[in-house]
Amino acid sequence: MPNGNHEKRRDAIRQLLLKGPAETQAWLVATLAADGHNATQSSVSRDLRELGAIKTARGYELPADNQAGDEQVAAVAGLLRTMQAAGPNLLVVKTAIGAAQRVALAFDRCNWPEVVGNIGGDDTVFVATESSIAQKNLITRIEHSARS
Amino acid sequence: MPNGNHEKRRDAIRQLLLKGPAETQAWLVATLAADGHNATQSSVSRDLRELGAIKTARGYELPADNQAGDEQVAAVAGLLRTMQAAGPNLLVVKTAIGAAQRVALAFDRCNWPEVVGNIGGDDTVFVATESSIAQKNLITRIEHSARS
DNA sequence: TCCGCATAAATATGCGCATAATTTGAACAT
DNA sequence: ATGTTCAAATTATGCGCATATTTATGCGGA
Repeated sequence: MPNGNHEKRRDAIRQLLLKGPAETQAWLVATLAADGHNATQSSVSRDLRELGAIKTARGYELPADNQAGDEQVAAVAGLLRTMQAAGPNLLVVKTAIGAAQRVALAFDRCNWPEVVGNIGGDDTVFVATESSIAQKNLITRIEHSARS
Repeated sequence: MPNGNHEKRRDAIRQLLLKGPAETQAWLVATLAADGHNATQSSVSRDLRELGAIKTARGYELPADNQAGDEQVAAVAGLLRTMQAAGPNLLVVKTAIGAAQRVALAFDRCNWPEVVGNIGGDDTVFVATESSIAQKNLITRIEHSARS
């Protein structure tokens, strides 16, 4: 394919984010270029999603890796089916039949700041978040944790 | 963006697959072109994934979908009590004592596009919808289905 | 016949481009 | 303060291209 710098570039981004938040994607593009990595804003956008980076007031940051949280979610990753926002502060997570309670418990244990609370039915979990932004960040977080 | 044919093209693919399996992606590309839809193999590949199409010995097929539909709701119509919107995207349905789970299951099976997900408690079902409009449509739909 | 192994066919994917969608910000009104 | 509206800035995404990856198809030797 066009370029196999994929992994290296992502590592570079990770390093940068560890030093401090990144204002904008454009800044990342420029800084990466200075380090010899070529990439467009498109790629950076996709990389950030892949890395599970979250946009905060300061800019893009890597979520403090809550080892415990990731493990909890990873443990039930196989039970997850789909996720969809319902309005600005409700996230609906569909799971394998009968697994919703277990998934809800896992989310609880993560102690994620975005989550106000959640309820599990049979194959559906309702997760209440405090705001629209929290909701979006939560989606990113779950996707990332489930893959790790 | 380059092209907004996205949805239409997918519909076209869906239609084709309903008529019969598609040998290869290349065949789909050609057939779509004949129907006036332009797309490369790349796009078709992604569309097929999006549609959930599966590759069988015959080629690509759509997984069989069970359209139970209104029957499900009609079956539990007698258990419904009241319905009320709670905010723009949550519908609260009260049911006969202990019937909520059954009602929630019926809603699930309907596969209504407005419904993001729902959870049944004891005599209450929370139904999450993606928007205020979806919610209103859903109310209409339930009322109609329950009467039929 | 049944394996490897080479090769071709088919499918999937990284990428940048163009552009859509969303968010931010400023100015003004309520 | 809070809401409203528009425009600019920022971010996200559909798409085709080029190419990587995976899967099917010989073909020769055991």
